[in-house]
This record gives sequence, C-alpha cells and structure tokens, in this order.
Amino acid sequence: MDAIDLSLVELLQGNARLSYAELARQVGLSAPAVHERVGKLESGGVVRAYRAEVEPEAIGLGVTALIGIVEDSGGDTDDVLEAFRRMPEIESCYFMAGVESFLLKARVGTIAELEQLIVRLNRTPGVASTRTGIALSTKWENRPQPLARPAT
Amino acid sequence: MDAIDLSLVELLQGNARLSYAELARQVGLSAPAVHERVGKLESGGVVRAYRAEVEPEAIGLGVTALIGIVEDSGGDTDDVLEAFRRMPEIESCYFMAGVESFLLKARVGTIAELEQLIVRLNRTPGVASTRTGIALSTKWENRPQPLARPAT
DNA sequence: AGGCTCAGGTCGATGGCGTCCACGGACTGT
DNA sequence: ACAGTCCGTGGACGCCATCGACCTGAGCCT
Repeated sequence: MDAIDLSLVELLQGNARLSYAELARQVGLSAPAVHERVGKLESGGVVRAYRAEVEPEAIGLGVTALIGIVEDSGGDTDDVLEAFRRMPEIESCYFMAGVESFLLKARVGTIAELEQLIVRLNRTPGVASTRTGIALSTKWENRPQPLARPAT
Repeated sequence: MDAIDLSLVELLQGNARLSYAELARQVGLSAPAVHERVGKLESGGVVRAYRAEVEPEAIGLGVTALIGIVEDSGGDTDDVLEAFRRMPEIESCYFMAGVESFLLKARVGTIAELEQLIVRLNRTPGVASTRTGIALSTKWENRPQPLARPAT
C-alpha cells in the first residue's frame, strides 16, 4: 500500500469507471501494472465494490430517516441484526456505543411507508424502542475523503 | 425511465465497472443502445457518480462517528453548512427535522482526531451544541435497494 | 563479491470493446 | 396516407484489456 495505490484508490473513488489506460496515465505506470495493482486492492479487501451512486428520488425513494434502536435487555443482538438485514429499506446499520445499540439509515418512498417500517421495527423481538429522525434534505452523502496520510 | 433503465441502474449499483457490452447482454439490447440509455441516466441526474467503495480501515479511517448538531437561534444555516463542507472528515450531512438541525457522519483515524473534530464543530459560529455517538462497528453501509416499483 | 530469487515493472500482440454513423421500423398527430 | 420523431440495430475503426515474455533492482545466502 504505497503512494501509487493511494492515488489509484482516490481516482477510483472519484470515478469508478475510469479505464486502466487512463489510470495508468494519471499515476505514471503502464496499464498492465495498474491492472495488477487494482486487482490486488480488490482481492486484498481495500476496494470492496464499485457502485453507481443513484439519486434516490429518481427511483422513488424520497424519504430518508435515521432511526435509533434501544435493545431489550434480554434480546439476542444477532437475531435483531438478522431481522434488520431482511428489511431492504435499511441501507446502513451501525452498532453504536450508548443507550441506542443501533443506528439505522433507512430510505422509503413515502411517510406512510416509513410508518410501516417503524411499526415493523418496534414489533421486532429484541427491540425495546425506536427513535426516528427524518432528513429534510441530504446536503451530501458519502463524500470521498482526500487520502492524505500514507496509511501503514 | 422504463423497466430496462431500472435494470441498468440496478446492475450498475451492483457493479459500476460492468462494460456496456456486458450490460447489453444482460438487458437484451445492443451495446450502443445501452450506451445511449446510460448516458441519458447520467445527464438526467439519475446516476450521479460511480465510486469505488473502500474499506475505511484500510485507508487509516478506523473511527466512525455520528454527530447531531443543535443550531444557535441566531446562526445562519448556510454559513454553518459552508463550515461543515470545509471539514473533509464529514462524509455525510443531513438537514434534519427536530431539535438537532444536522446529523453528520464523520470518519477519522483515531479518537484523538475525533476529539479535535468535535472541538472544531463546537467552535463553529452558529453551532450551539453537539452530541456524538461512536459506531463500534459498521454492520453494513449503503446497501443498494432492490428496485421494485417502476417509478414514474 | 557474486549469483539466486522474487516482486513488480515494461513491451508487444491480439481479441474484444467503446463509440460514431447511417439506416430502419413503430407510433403519433394531422 | 404521410411525415416526423424516437429508439433501436449493424458495421467500422481505433483504443483498451489482458496475456505472456522479458527486464531490472533489492535482498539474501554462500
């Protein structure tokens, strides 16, 4: 993981569809060399996936909510997680320090659907309570960070 | 925005580096047709970007925090936003309903860096108070949703 | 020191891909 | 019926991905 790998990661964070030839030009190596490096970044787990970032409204998901979950004292965390995983509306799931064990980011089409989701969450065994905040607008999301430090 | 466009979006959400030829095979059109459709999805703002999804730990960002911001009653929201935008650690920024006007997702290398970030946030004009929750682990993040409904 | 080994690069070749263009069929409104 | 428009196909051409052969420098053992 040297400076060139960092540049490659940074370039691909900015535009995942760059050709190997273009990447090669930008970092000053040949295309096969870049091909091999990117392959190693992928199989080494540094690059997990390449995704198109989609405007949620355009695919009928206009409502974003952030939901804190308080767990039942007796509940099994793994079961709760499994239940969350089966709800496709939950885009992100963080296990948190604090009273609320989980913080979920959910995306649905309408407030009515959000209501249904919250009901389902509250019914989930192991969930003691939920606290929902609605995002009025998303200023930005998943902005890539400049990769300053040459990480170990 | 028909069923084929939806498939294209779904395919590109799963793997943004698919070739046009491969996309064409999957949706049953020719490559130029797919090329044109994807171009329209991009310029129409449906597809905003293609990004490589990177394991944050691998680039020295092991600490994820979610920070609620309460605004000063007198503060100018745009100025606050502008200040946030200049902090690269803030990956996402939502404008929320509720007491806390913003919810930020920040990613830093160490707890010490998080502390510095929180100090900077509290010093920012227009910010009355902050409330930080630390993510102990990320179960998943930015999982693409299946695109069921044929959105208008 | 000399030579082995290995990681990681360049170069060259070839088949597939991206992309431009001209053409054609189905709908639509008149 | 006709013309216009939209959206697709097929062909052509140059660039790209990818493979194999070879090169080079660092580290190490004898």
